[in-house]
Amino acid sequence: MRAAPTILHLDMDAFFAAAEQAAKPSLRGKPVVVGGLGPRGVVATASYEARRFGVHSAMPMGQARRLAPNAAYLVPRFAFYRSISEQVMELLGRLSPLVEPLSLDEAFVDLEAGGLADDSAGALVVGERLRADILATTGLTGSVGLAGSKMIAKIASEEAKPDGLVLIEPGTERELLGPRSVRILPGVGPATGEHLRRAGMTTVSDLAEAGEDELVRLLGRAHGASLYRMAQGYDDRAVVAERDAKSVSVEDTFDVDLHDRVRIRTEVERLADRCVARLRASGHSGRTIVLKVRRYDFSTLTRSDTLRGPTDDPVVVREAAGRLLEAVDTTGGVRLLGVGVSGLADYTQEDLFAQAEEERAAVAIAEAGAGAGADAVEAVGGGAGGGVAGVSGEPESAGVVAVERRWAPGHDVWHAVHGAGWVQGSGVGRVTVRFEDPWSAPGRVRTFSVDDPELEPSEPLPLVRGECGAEA
DNA sequence: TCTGGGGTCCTAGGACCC
DNA sequence: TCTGGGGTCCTAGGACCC
Repeated sequence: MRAAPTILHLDMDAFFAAAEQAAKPSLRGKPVVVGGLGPRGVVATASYEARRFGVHSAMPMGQARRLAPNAAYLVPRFAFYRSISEQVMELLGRLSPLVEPLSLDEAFVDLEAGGLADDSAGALVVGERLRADILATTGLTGSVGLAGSKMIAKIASEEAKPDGLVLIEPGTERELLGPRSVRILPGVGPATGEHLRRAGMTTVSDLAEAGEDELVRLLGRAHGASLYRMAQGYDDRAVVAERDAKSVSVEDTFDVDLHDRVRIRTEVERLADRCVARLRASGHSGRTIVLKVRRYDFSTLTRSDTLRGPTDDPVVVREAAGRLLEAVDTTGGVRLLGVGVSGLADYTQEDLFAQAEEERAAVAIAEAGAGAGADAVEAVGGGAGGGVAGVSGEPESAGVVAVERRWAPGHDVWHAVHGAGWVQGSGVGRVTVRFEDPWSAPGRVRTFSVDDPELEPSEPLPLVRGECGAEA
């Protein structure tokens, strides 16, 4: 809690969708939905145009398509978003040594620690300049909240959306929060919200009036106590720059439920390998192996095994996960499998050169595994609506998948004659490409054979002309 | 076309130890 | 011959967040 609004929260506006619109002029001003395109996909981000149709994050993709049939549907391109995120985080780093990223598109900044602002007027100047700098270097808009605590700064940036800034003067928190729904408080989701509603509490002031004892009785020690403080606008959590990872995990949802025990076992082993690759790339080993199984009916269970010491050996993790699987009943089918490692220890090795080599290899394996698709090929949306369809997701071995992966919808390509473009859709031996780049006018669509020698995948182009490489 | 993937934190019960 | 009281580790599940 501070007397001056020197905690800044930045939230990029509809980040994934906005990045795609910036890269693809033909999508600007149009509904764009980024997410899994398979039969079990969900929406990661919807552009503001798509939100007007009722599409929002975490919505099943089928429902989104019903609401916004003419939207462009794209798979996420994380490496591209990460490269933009790095540019943004770099700008934040100029404001303060204390920057706490929450995700690719969100972060807290402690302006006081940066010495750039110690009152409202100063914070306002820094916040507006930051927004201008972000727009100039990335071509994207972000919203800024300024307040005396993390909680209020985050609420402020939410109020500011899209493309705005809101500063909440310290001392006005309680009147701001009081009439609002309990759901604006961090940590109050659907379950807690319903719990509180049944107890007769719907607004933040209801919580403050209920008192700490009542909230603790209702929600448990930690949750109740922290909610009581938040309800009074009291939040003294510090901005923390570096957080140590506590676990690493990978999971796959399958397009159709798996029944065959042998297949299930091989999938678990592949997940174990991918998990270890990520573990090593992050410079860790770990002691506890976790297997996650989601059954046909969406019931989810985890089984774990803690080893005598930390490991980063793929054979050890594979075997541990396999043993855990043996104790799980999979009759009826399995829709998701996951493998995780927790109890992390710093991974040390005498030969640092060899370690660096291994990490490079691990990253290469992980990235190779992350691209191909087990999802069914979809018909190309194309046409007047400009719908984009395709594959997403999970590694699979079939040869057809390599072709699909090469021409995943939304990915950039280069044609020897027509130049830069992106894949609008593919299927039945054809790939449809729209030829445009981030700073061109909307471009034309052409169709090629998937094995056209003049066409090749390429890296994302920078969104702002003159910026060097927007690729990770 | 019902429900992703990667995380964090908390709770509760049992084992084990002093 | 009657149930102490912690502390820590481990497992499993649930809520929440982006």
